[in-house]
Amino acid sequence: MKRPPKAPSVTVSDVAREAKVSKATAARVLGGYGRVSKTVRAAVLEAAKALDYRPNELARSMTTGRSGSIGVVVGDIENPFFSLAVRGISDVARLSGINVILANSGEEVEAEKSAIRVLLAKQVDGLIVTPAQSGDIAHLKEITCPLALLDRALPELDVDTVTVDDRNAALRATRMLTQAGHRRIAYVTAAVLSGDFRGAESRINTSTVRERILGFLEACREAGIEGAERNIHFGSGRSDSAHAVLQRLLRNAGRPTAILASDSVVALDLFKAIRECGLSIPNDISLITFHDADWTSVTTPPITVIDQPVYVLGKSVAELLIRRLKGDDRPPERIVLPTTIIERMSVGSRPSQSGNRSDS
Amino acid sequence: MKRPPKAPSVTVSDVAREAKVSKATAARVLGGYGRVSKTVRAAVLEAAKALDYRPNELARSMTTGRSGSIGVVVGDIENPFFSLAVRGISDVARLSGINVILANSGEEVEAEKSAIRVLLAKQVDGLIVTPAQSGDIAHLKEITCPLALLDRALPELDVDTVTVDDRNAALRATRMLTQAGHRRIAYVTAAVLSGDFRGAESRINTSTVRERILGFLEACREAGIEGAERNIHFGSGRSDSAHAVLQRLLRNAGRPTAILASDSVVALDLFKAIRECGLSIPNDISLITFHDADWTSVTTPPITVIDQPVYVLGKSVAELLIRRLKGDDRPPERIVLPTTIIERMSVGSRPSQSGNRSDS
DNA sequence: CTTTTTTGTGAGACCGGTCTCAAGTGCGAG
DNA sequence: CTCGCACTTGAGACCGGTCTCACAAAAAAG
Repeated sequence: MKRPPKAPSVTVSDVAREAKVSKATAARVLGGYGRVSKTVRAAVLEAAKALDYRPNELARSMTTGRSGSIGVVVGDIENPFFSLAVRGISDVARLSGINVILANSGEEVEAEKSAIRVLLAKQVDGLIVTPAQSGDIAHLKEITCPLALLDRALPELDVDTVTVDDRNAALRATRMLTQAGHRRIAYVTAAVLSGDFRGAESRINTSTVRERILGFLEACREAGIEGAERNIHFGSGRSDSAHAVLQRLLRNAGRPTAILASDSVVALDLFKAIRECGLSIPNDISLITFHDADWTSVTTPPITVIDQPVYVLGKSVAELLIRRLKGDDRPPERIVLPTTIIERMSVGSRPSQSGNRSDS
Repeated sequence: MKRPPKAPSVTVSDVAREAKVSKATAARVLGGYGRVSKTVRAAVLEAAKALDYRPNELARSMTTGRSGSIGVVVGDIENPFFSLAVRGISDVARLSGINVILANSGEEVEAEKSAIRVLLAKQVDGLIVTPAQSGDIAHLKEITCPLALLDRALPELDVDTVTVDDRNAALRATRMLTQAGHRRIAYVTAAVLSGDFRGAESRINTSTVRERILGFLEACREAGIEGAERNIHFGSGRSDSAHAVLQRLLRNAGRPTAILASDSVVALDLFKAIRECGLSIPNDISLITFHDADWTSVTTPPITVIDQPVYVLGKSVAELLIRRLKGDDRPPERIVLPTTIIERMSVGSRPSQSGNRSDS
């Protein structure tokens, strides 16, 4: 606590004095409410200009109760998925004169909790969250201001939510692989799971991950592939160890002949690992990833992707939230945006040389 | 103005009443200032817990004058360059318990002005800006709170600034091209210029762009290339028309045999255009770009890049700004971070088939 | 055992706006 | 000519904290 530099700002009272009217009157014209005569209005405006008056939004928020900003908690803005979504949010917010306070959770619940606490203390009017874990959401249930969920749904939480049809997308993508003859198909995600996956969907942290896995497994079942659960790989976030794990996966004799990646960051890592292992796409291995990241179209071969309307995702949650802030109180909406698969060149038929079938 | 839903929040007075002490005392323990006896402190804390008291940061900011948040105005968070820098900023900010209010200028001064006005009204403690234009900075000069510049310096503005050694980087990269024998080298940037470039450095909007062009021209001069100014192409932002312009450039008989791109977004567009024109890198054309974006290492061939320490760039400005917020008042610092060139496979020698020299 | 210092607590002003309420003004209707 | 009503304006409370100041009680000093 140093001495507050305290830039002596011009207040309503100052303007009032200058314009020789009461504080209340000056406040009325400056705040744009109530009724004021033309002459007085002009006088106040002139005084304000002369004094270079700037309203203090904080003080305004104090009494009105609305701060004019919303909090946005995402996993990681560095991830192009989130940065694009945030772009969508902030574009919409700006149109409504609302500010965006950004917070990174780093996909950790504790950071998420703390961020939400701070944001709430700052009296944000609303909150957009990408919940890091669906298991630990007590802090979300406690929130009293409008809340909207981005990309990840929470069945227990009946609030405005915008997601994409993850399950169906995974289903179609996986089908594309099975129809090309693949039987050893892996699903690789950065998400972490406490313990191994043994069909315990309930233990999967986020709805997005769960839905995708469900779609993946369904396609495998359709194709008569058994034990597909064993081919789900968690924790492939960006780290050297994760990269090493991927390499081991690829060097294994019974390595998958096709892979579905959960996001573009994981996919890029995979792409590099595949090359490092001397394998070729799509001859040795086929690859499909979620998110039409910019790089996927310029690789050799270009990668087949599940294109999610990311910008619209952000735009939509923001619209939903802001509508709510304006007083709309129809029941919470759950919007599921469609995805499309952009077929490029990364899917080939099952390589014959590694046709040692491990199932069926 | 609907009726304010007015969630009746628990205030210091409520806690005081519950704990049977004065408002002042309750405020002391809740606010963590002044001296209070152990017993009373315990009582207040208990009352606070019982009532589930949450401090109102806004009210606190009112009196203290500091809001605990900083404003960040960037060109476009969607651009991986900015999103990474913002990540750096927000990581540092969080460590100091400071929030980040994000605003997109879309590289337009008017939007930048308006964003700054709003941020200031919200009483941000400090501001980090990536000025869209160095010509129009009156609004920046007026700012009274601590201000720091990110990625773009403003000679007229003596404030904390963190940039990279753009000029030297461009010089070295261009040299790499001239030494490979290239003479028709183009510099392509998304920045816009009012009118054509005729050596009028002063009319270039941002320091970053100017420095790079200066470095580019210097290398050309060293190599005895004349009229290099004519090979500077502005306005190649992401738009269909910009893409068409690039294609025209590449289809031209006297097309450049090497190109230096100012950022990864432009470079990606260029890469696609080059492919669409049936040209090959590096046989027909060499390419170097600023920013080691993720895609540059996975293309065929991988692209030689000027690697900027983007995360550190953000981290550093944030540190500078926060240090200032804490009362440090040594003279403004201008940090210039070094860049390194990552040589990959996109630079080849001048193609012989198109060796119709247009100069020297 | 007094005097001085330290410590704990309460009362109330204050930050910069909003907003309620009452009083003052002017004008048309009766 | 008077009454009523719509329109302006001013006074002051209020939002939820912080902080200054005065005062009482306890501790240290003389």
